[in-house]
Amino acid sequence: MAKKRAYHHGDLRRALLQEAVRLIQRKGVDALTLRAVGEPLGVSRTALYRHFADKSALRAAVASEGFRMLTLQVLEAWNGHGRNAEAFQEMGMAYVRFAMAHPSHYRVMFGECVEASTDPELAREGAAAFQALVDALTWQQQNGSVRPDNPLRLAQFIWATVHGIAMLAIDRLLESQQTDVEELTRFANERLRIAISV
Amino acid sequence: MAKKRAYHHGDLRRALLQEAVRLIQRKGVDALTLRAVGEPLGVSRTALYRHFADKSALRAAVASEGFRMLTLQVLEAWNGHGRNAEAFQEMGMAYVRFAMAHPSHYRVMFGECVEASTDPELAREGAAAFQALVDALTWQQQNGSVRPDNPLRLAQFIWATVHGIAMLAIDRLLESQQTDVEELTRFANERLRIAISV
DNA sequence: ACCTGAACACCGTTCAAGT
DNA sequence: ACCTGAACACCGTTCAAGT
Repeated sequence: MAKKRAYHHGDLRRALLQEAVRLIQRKGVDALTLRAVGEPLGVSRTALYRHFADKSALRAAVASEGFRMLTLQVLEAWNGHGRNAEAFQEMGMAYVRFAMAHPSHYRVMFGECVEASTDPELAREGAAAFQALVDALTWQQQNGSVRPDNPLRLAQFIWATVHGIAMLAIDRLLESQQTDVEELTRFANERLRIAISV
Repeated sequence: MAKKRAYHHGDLRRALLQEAVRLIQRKGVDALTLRAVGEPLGVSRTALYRHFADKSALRAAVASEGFRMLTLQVLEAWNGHGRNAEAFQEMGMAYVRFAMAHPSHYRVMFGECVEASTDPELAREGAAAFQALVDALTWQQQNGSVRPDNPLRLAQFIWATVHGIAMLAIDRLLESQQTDVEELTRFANERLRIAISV
């Protein structure tokens, strides 16, 4: 009875995805092995191949899910705070908060192993996240609250900054100075506002 | 005669380090295996254990070497251009150029696998690179050309930006918009100057 | 002091076979 | 349609043995 779901697991794909995230969270990207992800689910190490092309496709799926969540959260911050300068700051805060709250997702999203070029869905989700930033900038340019530089270039500049903070924080490279990441992000967003004002 | 150096290789430690970098450069961090690094040197896969504690110590050594080179190059840019606002920009350019020129080193330096906390030499080299940035900022604060914020905080902000550009460039995330990384870095540095001015 | 070769416990992937 | 189990070619690390 305990092994009733040995065959035809309800939603093995989702379960595998969930377990993969849990595994990376607890023991790092290197600990994500097919055996380790299958065992807690009571499934053989090759069961995964019915749902994903291979191990890297599993990682790409984690990354896709991550980008989808990230886009949702930054858009919510931007739209929920009135699409103004303050809302743009909250967008930056939301970005870094997402990375801190989901370091496993974030690491896979920007890791070496996952190539957006090989997975069209991942490329789409990644592009959507970036587009949210570009849109917020062009909106502010039409307002006259952001200088009329190339919006793509502005977006890359700001993306690099929040991405840099996120990566350094996840890699624990800000801890030696006992930095409050939230504070650093707020400081950076204030300085960025000066940098992109007309 | 061709196998003369089968025993007592002249400087196997250096050769292993070099081969490790070459391997990561050509085939990625995952391709760095003890077998793959030993074979081209005509040495068994376990020979490495005479010179490094284990595989992760080899990676840490690559990272240390990277930080040492990085510090040299940013200091040369800063000192060589007169320690002024322009020199500070060149420091930023030198940072990103280093990452582009040595992506293998850079990826290992900031990868998940290498923990500065476990290797004191790596921690020292990493701290020295960051200190070069802090010093350049306090120098400019004494000049009155940079606002008197907490220099550590300013340094983290700027580090995050150049680190973000470097990471995105290495991960090929700027290619879809056909970005000239050099141009983006110059743009970012100009905007950062506005952000940190008094 | 420095390196080898066998052994061990792992790994991703393929594939014929089972339900 | 979905999953298993054996097989294959890998992997890092340990350790007794060789020079």
